[in-house]
Amino acid sequence: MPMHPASSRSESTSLSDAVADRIRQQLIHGELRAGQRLSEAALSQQLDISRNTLREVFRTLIKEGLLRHEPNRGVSVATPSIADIIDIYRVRRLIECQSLEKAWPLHPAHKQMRLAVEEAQAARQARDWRTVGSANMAFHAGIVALSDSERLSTMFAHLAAELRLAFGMLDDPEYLHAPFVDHNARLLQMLMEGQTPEAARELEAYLVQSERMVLAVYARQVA
Amino acid sequence: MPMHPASSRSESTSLSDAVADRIRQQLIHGELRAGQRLSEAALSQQLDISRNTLREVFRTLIKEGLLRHEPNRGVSVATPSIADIIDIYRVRRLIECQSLEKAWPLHPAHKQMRLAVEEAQAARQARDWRTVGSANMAFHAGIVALSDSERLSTMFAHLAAELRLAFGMLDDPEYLHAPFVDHNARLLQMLMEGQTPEAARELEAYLVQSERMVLAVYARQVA
DNA sequence: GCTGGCGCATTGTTCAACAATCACTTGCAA
DNA sequence: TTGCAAGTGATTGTTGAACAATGCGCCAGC
Repeated sequence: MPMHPASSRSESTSLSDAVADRIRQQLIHGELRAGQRLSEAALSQQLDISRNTLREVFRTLIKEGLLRHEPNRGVSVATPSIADIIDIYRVRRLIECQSLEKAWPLHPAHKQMRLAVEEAQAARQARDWRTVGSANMAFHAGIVALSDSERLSTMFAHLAAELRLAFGMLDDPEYLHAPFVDHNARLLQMLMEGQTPEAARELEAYLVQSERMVLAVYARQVA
Repeated sequence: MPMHPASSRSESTSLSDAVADRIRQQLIHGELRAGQRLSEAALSQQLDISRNTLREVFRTLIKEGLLRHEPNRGVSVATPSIADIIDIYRVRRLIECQSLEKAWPLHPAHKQMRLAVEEAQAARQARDWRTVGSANMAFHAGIVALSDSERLSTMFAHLAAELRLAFGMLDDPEYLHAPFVDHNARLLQMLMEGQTPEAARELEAYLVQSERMVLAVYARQVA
């Protein structure tokens, strides 16, 4: 009876994980608005899964910071606050700059970074800002991958998802994403040339600037 | 029937969270052996909760790295590998050293650190090595708290739990914990004097040494 | 207009059931 | 005895329904 039209593959993992992936994508793509209540009964019927399974999914996404849970009042899409943005950027600066500074220039993750740069450049020409944003996040995930730490990488993945949720609350994606494509290219070049301390300092300034832009737009729109 | 000596309250949160806390404590206290299979039916009956609720608890603890899930084969207590130990210490060095180096000497978290030092000293005199270990982790949680990042603090809490699970696989707790009590006191003093860069370097050496000791014992016992 | 209580919808938790998958045992053949 | 195969039992994965508990909104009455 279950007809999963959209998620045709993904039968390898458990159902809860597949649904969690799907909701994650919906959140990142802005198909669910921040703050929106998610009724267990309605969503389980819409997704064609049972309430129990959906609750497992909720628990997963709540732990990742994408959903919010209020006792006896259900779950809703998280609405990252300004404090959250500040915290996320604080962690990003700490993790990414250290990873980049201590990186080995020929680390295999440089391939992922190069790919992300090229994808971002192509998407910028097509003015597809959502893809630019994805590629940008992939680039920074590559920076974290330089540290060879599985735990840091999964933590960064969560941070990136939260941040993209916050971006989804804003319009003006060009202003937010476009300026950083060339920045990424330069960072990659500096890494390949072994100038990692300089790259780390550059990245720090980069992140400070990015945070400032996001906060500015945030304060203007959300407040 | 359930006797929660430590977690007598906990009726404010949901049942799943309370049970998750309880299993976490059991894991840290070594009441569940590493690698042990946890049957859904048996545990749910023993804890007097339903299988569905227990599955939510499992999902929480799996995300924290304390339990392990194999498809169609159920969950078992995680057995941290040497690669996990190395990864955990890599993250600890990155997070803790940066937090300490950039710390403001009069940050309120210094009270938590001082308390932890005193508790560790008292427990060392009583030769209560488990409490020494707990106090040690509380001290390092205080270091992370210096960074004022909620996300870093929760991540460190997970790391600490994983590490204590790994310690539970070892005997010789005195050898593992005793040497670091005075080290902590010195770090705290350096922080209060504002010598944070020196303290950070000292902490790095400290963590390298600690990792080496753990790995040595690990390789001898687990291998 | 305000307050108090009632009904209703939603969540929190449990129970029972069944399909899917894996482990183990039994039986058979070489 | 050893190796292989099929069957059997146990456990997990998922569902559906049920009921208590909690919070929300509405309406009556003052």
